[in-house]
Amino acid sequence: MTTVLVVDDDPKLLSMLRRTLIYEGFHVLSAENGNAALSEIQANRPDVAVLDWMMPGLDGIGVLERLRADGDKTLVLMLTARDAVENRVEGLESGADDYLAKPFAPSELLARIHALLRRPSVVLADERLSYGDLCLDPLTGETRRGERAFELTSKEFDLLRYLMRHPRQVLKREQILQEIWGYDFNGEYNVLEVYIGYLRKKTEAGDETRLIQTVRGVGYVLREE
Amino acid sequence: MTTVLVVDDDPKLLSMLRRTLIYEGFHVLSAENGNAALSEIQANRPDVAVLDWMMPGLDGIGVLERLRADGDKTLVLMLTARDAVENRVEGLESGADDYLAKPFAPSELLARIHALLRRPSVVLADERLSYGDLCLDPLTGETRRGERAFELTSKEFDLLRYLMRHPRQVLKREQILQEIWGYDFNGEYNVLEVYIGYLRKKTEAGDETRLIQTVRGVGYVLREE
DNA sequence: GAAACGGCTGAAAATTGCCTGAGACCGCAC
DNA sequence: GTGCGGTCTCAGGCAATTTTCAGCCGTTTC
Repeated sequence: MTTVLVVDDDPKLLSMLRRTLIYEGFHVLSAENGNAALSEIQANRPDVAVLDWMMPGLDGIGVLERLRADGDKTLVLMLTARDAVENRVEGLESGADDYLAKPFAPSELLARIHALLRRPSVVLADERLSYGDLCLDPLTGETRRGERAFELTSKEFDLLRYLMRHPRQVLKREQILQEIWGYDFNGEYNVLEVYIGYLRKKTEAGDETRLIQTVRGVGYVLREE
Repeated sequence: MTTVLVVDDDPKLLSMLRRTLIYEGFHVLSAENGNAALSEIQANRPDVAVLDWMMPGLDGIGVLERLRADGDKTLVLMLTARDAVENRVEGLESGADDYLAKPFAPSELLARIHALLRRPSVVLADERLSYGDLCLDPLTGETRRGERAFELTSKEFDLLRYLMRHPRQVLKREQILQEIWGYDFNGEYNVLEVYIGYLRKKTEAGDETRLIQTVRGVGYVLREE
């Protein structure tokens, strides 16, 4: 599912945005200031960040600059109350992917977000995923645990990517089977266990700690123990 | 050099745009109507097309829809005189990469174009490509592996060029077929494998290492192993 | 403590996908 | 027309991936 982070210091606007986005089917994260935004982005890697330009403390532009300075390419949609041309220009030049002047219609925000997600660079949709020292790059197909690179087959890859998109979140067996195998599937064979086994073997081949934990009777989680 | 196509039925505006863009260092093409725009795009493959929304005959949206229907991903910046939210929404939804409401400041247009071009997927048409000791010059058509030059047929050339424009990036079979063969493709035969075979034979004719790796179940990558 | 349950593992079977060689087809130059 | 290079089709063989399955082991339940 597509994850969107909204950042605004106005709680009323923030909750309105959350509702609109959730209603549209996005997975929504939110933050009320720039620093919180940065940590959310690093921790949960949203597909798009909607940033308010003006905020107390670290503002939208500040967040954007920090991101780009780190080489982070998360899509950024900047919200601005000002509409002087110069400011819009400044916003785009500093690396925003789009901007939207307040006030705006919710439908326009949605249209913008969809437009961003349709961009070719986003087809490579998922920027690099990481959890702890585990990294997976959907673009190049490379997977590493720290310095140690390892290879995955495509099913293994799909499965690990799914886990990494939902770190620390307990995923039910049926949910995983549904997502990766597309089965409706009422308790047939144990493909999933087998593949979890394969992934563990590969992700722990250098005696690293276990990252894929089993939650008995429910499913699996990606978490350090 | 980056090529920009501007399309507008108003000659005054058109020439203003041309001047602005040329001054900024772009190579500029222009057209006064939708049909001319389509043929310019097909013939000269500009990096960005700036389309006026409203034009007599085939309008901007029409051009855009035709392009996208053909799978053409040329970046499109739509100009619109209207500023009702619905229209902007419609523009983005129909596949424009960005839009700009008239009247606009020239600097804003430039900022938008630069923002579009900053997207990672944009590769300028005729740059010399190289990966490892493999070189390909799109202008002269020369291909070499280290010191050893070799010849390619045009299909082979297109394919290798495509791979080299996306080094280390896993390219899906459909993506490649789409791009090189233009198949809509409902389960065709194995042209792609055959051509990959040809390329390997030629790129490894002097016992060099393999650069074109297969990613089983997905596609191919250009990568040293 | 035994039985039932749920998950793990190894190995083998089934399936799928890729590579290769051979040759058909087509357009072009002679 | 003939020959040629380029492009594409097709079938067989092979190997990696995916799935199945049986046995084991630790946990929970009674």
